[in-house]
Amino acid sequence: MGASKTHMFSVTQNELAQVAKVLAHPARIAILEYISRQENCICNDLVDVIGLSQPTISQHLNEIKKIGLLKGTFEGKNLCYCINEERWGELQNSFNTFFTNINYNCC
Amino acid sequence: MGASKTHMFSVTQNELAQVAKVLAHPARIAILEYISRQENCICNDLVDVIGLSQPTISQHLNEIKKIGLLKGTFEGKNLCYCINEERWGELQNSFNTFFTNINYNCC
DNA sequence: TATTATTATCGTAATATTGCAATATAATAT
DNA sequence: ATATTATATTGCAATATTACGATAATAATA
Repeated sequence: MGASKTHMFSVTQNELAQVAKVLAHPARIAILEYISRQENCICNDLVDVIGLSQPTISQHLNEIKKIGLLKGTFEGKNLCYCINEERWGELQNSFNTFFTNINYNCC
Repeated sequence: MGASKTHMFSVTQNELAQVAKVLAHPARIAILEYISRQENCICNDLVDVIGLSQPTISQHLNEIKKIGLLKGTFEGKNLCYCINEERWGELQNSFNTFFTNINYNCC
């Protein structure tokens, strides 16, 4: 087929995979790193810094926003994207749990 | 276009994204979880447990192997895939560093 | 209210991923 | 040697992702 058979897997497995998918693009890693370094985020800055077109950046931001990692507020005339600290902590936890729960009792 | 412009990003950013991409499928999450629970891994078991076809499982295993997360040895007549403990720790570290280095000094 | 600047959406093309049937290969057992 | 079992590879179809130009929507300001 081509579509992932998500229904065959648990909610937890699908959620972790979904978050991983958002992190599975260097542009989105770069965007998150850049936002975290700034006091404010202005999309137009991202276009210059990342080096992709404005629509592409906008789409990447949307992917990140979909999993709740960004919250946006208005400041002056520019939309300000910020890291959602609570959600960020949740995801860090999810990944850490996944990595920690793996055993090596094989072979 | 359609292809990711990986050359625009740092090695670290690309590497993290590449690992995330492997984790970005619930089947591969499930496979890793299953292998970690077993003393031995036999691919044919995975086909039953995961519920995807043998070629599909084989391909997923290959993706996981590509980033060094599995090591395979022969045991009896079956190839035994195991978690590469050292590599696993490295990746856990990479993700943890990424999550920890993010600041929330915005907005 | 018009202008300007910024962000979002639409449409489309190129590439990547996912999945499986068919087939090939490798290892073991008889 | 041959049959059996397990895994890998090939080929192909369906779907998803990535990217950008064109355009629309939104908001501040002149």
